[in-house]
Amino acid sequence: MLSQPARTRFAPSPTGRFHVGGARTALYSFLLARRTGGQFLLRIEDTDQKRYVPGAEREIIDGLRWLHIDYDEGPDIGGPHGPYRQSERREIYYEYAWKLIEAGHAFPCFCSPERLEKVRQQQLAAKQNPRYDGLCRSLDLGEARRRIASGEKYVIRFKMPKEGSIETTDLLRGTIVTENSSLDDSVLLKSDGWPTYHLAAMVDDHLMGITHVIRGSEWLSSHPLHAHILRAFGWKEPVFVHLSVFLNPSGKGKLSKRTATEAIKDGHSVYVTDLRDLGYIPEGVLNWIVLMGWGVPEDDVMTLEEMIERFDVRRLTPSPAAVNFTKLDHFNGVHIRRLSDDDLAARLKPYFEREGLQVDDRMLHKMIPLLRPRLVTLDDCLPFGAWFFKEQVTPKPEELVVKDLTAAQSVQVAHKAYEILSALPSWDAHTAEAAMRAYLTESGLTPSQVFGLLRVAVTGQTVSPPLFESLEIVGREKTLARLQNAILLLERFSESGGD
RNA sequence: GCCCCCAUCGUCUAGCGGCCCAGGACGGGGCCCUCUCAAGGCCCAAACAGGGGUUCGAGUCCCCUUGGGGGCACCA
Repeated sequence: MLSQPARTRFAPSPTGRFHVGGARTALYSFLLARRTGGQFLLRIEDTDQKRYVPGAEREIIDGLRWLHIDYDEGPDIGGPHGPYRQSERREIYYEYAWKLIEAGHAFPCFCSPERLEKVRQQQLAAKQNPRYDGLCRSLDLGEARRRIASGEKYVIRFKMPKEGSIETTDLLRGTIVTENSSLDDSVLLKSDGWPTYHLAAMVDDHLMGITHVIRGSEWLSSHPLHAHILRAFGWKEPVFVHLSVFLNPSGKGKLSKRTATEAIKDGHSVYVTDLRDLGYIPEGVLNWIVLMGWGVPEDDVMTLEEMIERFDVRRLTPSPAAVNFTKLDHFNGVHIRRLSDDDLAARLKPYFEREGLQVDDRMLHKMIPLLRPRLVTLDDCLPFGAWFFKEQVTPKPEELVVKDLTAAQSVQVAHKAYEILSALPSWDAHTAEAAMRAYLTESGLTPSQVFGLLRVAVTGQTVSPPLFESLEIVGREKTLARLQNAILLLERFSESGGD
């Protein structure tokens, strides 16, 4: 029941940062292409020089690469239907705009922005819908050409039929009927010679053989215009799928700039490359994104491969979804736990090195099982594991004091622990724990009392991976040296009146 | 203001007329495990926006209301 191979595209405009909304659109397009054995391509829609942001295209490409949403054709890799940057296809749009004029579906318009604005104000005052008043609609084409030749500024507008209606179909919503009278003579080619989205996207989708257009719901209301353009050209219409917008975490209002800022303060982000830098892994981010707008009956933990196997574009939901960062954390943790030892070790190593630590690979590998269940993001490896690689740690003396004991008594406990550990016949977790537990029974102290002291002494912190496994890995030498140092600190603390 | 879209637990969703006194996941609560923090296991609370129809039967189909969202540019 697999449908024909689909050719899909992700067509962002480089006007800002690459966020999860765009990533989701790209993901679904990618999944549809892969699912059906088709192709997925990237096209940059940079026809608005005023809004162009340098570096934005780079960020999109980096983000897609990082997520493993690989495109078969694109601006940086080329392909048989290039160029894939609309700024490099300018003549094409000009040519097609004039074809429309010659076919009677479009017309040159010489109205100035000032006149247009005046008309708009009048219409508003008269409580009418603002729209083009049609002044240039019936201009003689020969006359128009002369004015253009003389250097007069003009735009090309679509000649929208005055009567009748048009049917458009959205895969998720069904057929929508729109009265032509509610549609405008929209600008196709701007006076600066660049096309608008309406023209450029339709032309490119056709020329590039796109079969399915997956895009944001902000395009739903211009779908009728697009259908008119496509039909005027006599082109086959692709299947259109309009995705809903993302809402703020509260579920109220669409995802805002403000939410984006707050998310960052919170250690989260809606920007893909930020997520990468924050220690999220692509598997987790992908799983999070794919489920906002698509539901699976059960087993919602999936790899990209599994998504491709299960994806069905018809099952996307047309209703808006609120972003939920807690869920992102969950999926990231789940996918980290699914990583192999080698894979996780390789991903963690840079985080330690970035802290200036000398990483012992054998030790790192042994640490992995201890670290893994505790990581939400990759950089969580630092608070749990950095102490393994440090030359020395600096416990807070007051944290070395055993609960319900004095500092002086704590010194005695530390001494005893040192005695036991240094006398161990073999250095492994089981032997060490057994010996220490024997001391527990003999002294009447609790595990948390004694183990707590040891933990702070050796790791320098009150929270760490399981104690004895950690001691085994960090080694006898470091353990005893740090314990010795802790005794010193404790003695000094005790003498200075600390309790 | 006009046009269009959407509507199941707090959130993401399953449900495509009887299998649903509505299933899963996150989050929340409880218990277990336990040397800290996690992870893990078990259990619990939590929804079909409201009102009309259609039908033997409606969360599922239709209409209205309400609520949310999108659009109405020489931006995409």
